[in-house]
Amino acid sequence: MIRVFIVDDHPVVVEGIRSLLIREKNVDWAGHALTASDCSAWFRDHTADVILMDIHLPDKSGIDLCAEIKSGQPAVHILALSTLNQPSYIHKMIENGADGYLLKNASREELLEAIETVAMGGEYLCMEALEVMKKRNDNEGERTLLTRREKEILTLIANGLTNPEIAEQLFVSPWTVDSHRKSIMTKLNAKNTALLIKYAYEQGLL
Amino acid sequence: MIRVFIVDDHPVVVEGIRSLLIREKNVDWAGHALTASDCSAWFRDHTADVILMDIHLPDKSGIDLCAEIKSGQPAVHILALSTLNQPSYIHKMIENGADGYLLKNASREELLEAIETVAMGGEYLCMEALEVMKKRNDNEGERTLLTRREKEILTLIANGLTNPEIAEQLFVSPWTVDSHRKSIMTKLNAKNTALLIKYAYEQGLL
DNA sequence: GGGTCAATCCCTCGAAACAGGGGTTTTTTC
DNA sequence: GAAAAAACCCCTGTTTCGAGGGATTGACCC
Repeated sequence: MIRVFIVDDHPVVVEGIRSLLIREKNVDWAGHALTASDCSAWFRDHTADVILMDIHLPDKSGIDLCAEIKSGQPAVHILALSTLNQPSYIHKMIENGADGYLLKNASREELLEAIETVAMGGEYLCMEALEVMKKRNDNEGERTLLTRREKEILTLIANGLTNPEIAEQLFVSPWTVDSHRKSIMTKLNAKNTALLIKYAYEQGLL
Repeated sequence: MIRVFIVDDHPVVVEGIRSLLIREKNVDWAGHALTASDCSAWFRDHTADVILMDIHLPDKSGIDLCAEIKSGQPAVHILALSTLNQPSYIHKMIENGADGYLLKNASREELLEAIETVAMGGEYLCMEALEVMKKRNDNEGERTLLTRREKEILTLIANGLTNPEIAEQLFVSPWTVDSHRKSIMTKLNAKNTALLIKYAYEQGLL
C-alpha cells in the first residue's frame, strides 16, 4: 500500500488526482496541502511514502520545499509535478532530492507508473524531462553555461540596475561586474542588453 | 440543468473538475476534449451550455478556439481557465467572446459560481482578471498606450538593433527613432533598455 | 476650424555600454 | 595535489544610451 500526499495550490488538480488514485487498490490517500507551509507543518507530525509536489506554490517554490522535506524525512519519495518543462526547474528539483519529474498533462497510466516507480525507490522522469537531462549531458547544457554569479548579475541587469549599481550592491568592483556581463553576453551570444534580456527570458533564466 | 464541456490537455484537471461537478445536481457532464481539434470536432455534432476552456492547448491556443466555437455556436458560454493571469491573455479571451475568466487555483465554490453565472448569460471574472480589466480602463490600457510605430520600434529594439540601425531600416532619421524610444520608455516607465525589454515581455507586447 | 495626437526631425552632454585586451586569487573537480 | 573553472580585478578606447531640451507636419475628431 503506497501512501500518497499531494501539495498543489490548484484545488482541481488535487481533486483530480485524488479521484484518479482513489480507484487504485494499492494506493492510499494520505492527505493534501495547498501551500508549502501547510505541507511542512503536516510532515512534522505525519509521513507518507510519496509526495506529489507542484513546483509553483504560492508561498515558497517546490524546489526549496523539496530540500526541506528531504532533510527532515529522507525516506520520503518526492515526485515533482509541473505544467512547464523548463530545464532549470527540472535540474533544480533533481538536485534538491526529487525522485521523479512529471508534467501535469501526463495520463493516468503514466501517473500511476511514476508513483509506483518512486515508491519502490526508483527514479521516474517523463519524456520531456529525460530529454532535458540528456541534453544537459550532451551539450554541456546551454543552461549550466551560466555560473551562479553570472545568473545573479543577469537578474540584477534585468531589474534595471547599471553596472556601477550592481557593483555597489554586491560589494565588488565595477570592472568585475563588467567582466561577468561580458562573459554572459558571450555565452548567450547577445550583442547588447536588449538581446541579453530577450534571450534570458526565452531560456527561462528569469 | 447546466451541461458542461471541458477542453484541457491535462487529464488530471479534467478528472478533477469532473469529480467536483459530478456531485452537483444542477450540473451535467457533457464530455471533454484534450485538444482544440477534438473540441471543434465534438461541437460540430453536439452542443453544451458551458465550455471550460484551457488557454494553453497543444495544437491551438484557447484564444483562437474560443473565437471559432463562438462563430459556430454563439449560444454556448465559454469560461476561460488558465494558470496565469497574463493581462494579454485575459484581454484577448474576452475580446474573442469568452464570458468569463478563472484561474486554475480557484476553489470549488468559485468554479461553481462562475459556471452558474455564465450559464445564465452573465459574465464572471476572477479577482485577478477584474483587476487587470480595471487597470486597462483606468490607465487607458497599457496596450493602447503604445502607438503602432512605437510597437514596431520596440520589436526592433528587442531584436537587438541599435537606434541608427533601426533608423536605416525604417528609412527615418536616427533622431526620430530616439524620440520614439524615449516616449516608449516614458510610457512603460522604464529606466533603461533592460527594463524596457522586461516590461515589454511581462505585458505580452513581444 | 481648433484641438489633440502621432510621427517626424533636430541638438547637447554626461553616463553607460561594448570591444578589446591584460591579470590574480579562490574554489571545484578529477 | 594539480588542473580547470569561477570569481575577481584592471585599463583604454569607441559607440550607444538616456535625459534634457526643442520644432514641424499631417491626420483625425468634435
